Amino acid sequence: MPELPEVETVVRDLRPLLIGRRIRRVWVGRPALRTPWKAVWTRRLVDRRIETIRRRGKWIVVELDDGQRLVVHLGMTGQLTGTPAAAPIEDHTHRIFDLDDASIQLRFRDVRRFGGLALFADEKSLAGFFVSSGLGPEPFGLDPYYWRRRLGSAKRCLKAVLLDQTVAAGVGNIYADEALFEARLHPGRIAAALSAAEAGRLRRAVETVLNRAIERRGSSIRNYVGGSGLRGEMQNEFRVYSRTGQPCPRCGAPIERLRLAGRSSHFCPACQKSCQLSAISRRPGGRQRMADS
DNA sequence: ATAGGCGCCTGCTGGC
DNA sequence: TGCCAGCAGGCGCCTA
Repeated sequence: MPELPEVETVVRDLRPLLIGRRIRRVWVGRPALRTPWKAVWTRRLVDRRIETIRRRGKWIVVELDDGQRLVVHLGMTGQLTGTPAAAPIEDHTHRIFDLDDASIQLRFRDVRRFGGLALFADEKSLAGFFVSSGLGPEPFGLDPYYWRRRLGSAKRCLKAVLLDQTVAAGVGNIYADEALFEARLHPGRIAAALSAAEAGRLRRAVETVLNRAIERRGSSIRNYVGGSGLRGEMQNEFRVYSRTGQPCPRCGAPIERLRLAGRSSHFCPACQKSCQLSAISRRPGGRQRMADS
C-alpha cells in the first residue's frame, strides 16, 4: 500500500508526537508478521528514548537513544500511528508501545499482515541490512548517469523498473503509473530502448509526482492513514491510477488498464504511445532500438 | 544473471 | 440474499 509519500507522511506526523518520548511497555499481539517478533526485542526496547524518526525508501526508521534502530514496513495495509491511549483498540492491531506520556501510544495495525517490524542493534547493522537487500538510492536528486545506466541495462518494461526497489527506493504501483503518465511514456516500453531525453523526463516525472503526493499527505484508497490517523488527499488527483475507462485529463481518450510485472497498470493510449515514432525519426542514423512494439 | 510468476493474508466489490 | 471470482498500496522465493 503505502509508497514513499505515504511513508513520508507517517514519519512527519509521528515526529512531533514521539520524539523525546520513552518506551515503557511493549505489547505484542500476533508475533508472526512478515518479520517474526523476537522476545528479546521487547526487553531491549523498554526504557529507551526515541531520538529521531526517519524514512528510507518505504521503511520507517525509529532511532533510539542507545543506538538501536526499530524499523517498520507497512506492507500493503500497515498503519503506524500515535493514538490516544484511551482510543479503542481496533481489530488487526499487532503491536502497542506504551510511552512515558501515558496519554498516547504508538500502535501498529495491519489487516493483511504483509508488513512487519524489526529491531537492529545499531546503525551499522541496519545499514548492512539495507545494503544486503540491495535497497537503491532515494528517488530525489538521482544522478542522471546512474539512472541512464540502470535503465540502459534493463530489458524489462518501464513499469517493472520503476517498481524495482534496487533501482530507486520508494516508488510503488500508484506513483509508477502516475509518473509514466507525467513523462508520457508507455508502461510497457523496454527501459533500455529509451532515449536520453526520455530517461531524463521519467527521472524528473518521478520526483514531480512524489512531491505532489507528499504535499497531499499521500493517497488513501482504503486502509492508509498517516501517523496521526488522518487520511491522505492524493487519491482525488490521480490522472490514470484506478481510472480505467475514464477520460485522460490531457486528451480525453479513455484510460486503459494492462497487466504488467504482475500488477495492473493504468495509462492513456493516446498520450503514452508504445512506439515513440517522433523520437526515432529525430535520429535517422541512430540505432533503431525499438525493443517493444 | 535476469525476469516473470506465485504465494503470502484479509476484506471488499461486482456479477450472477 | 448468498456465493464466488477477482482485485487491492508490497515483497521474497522459486523457476526458467
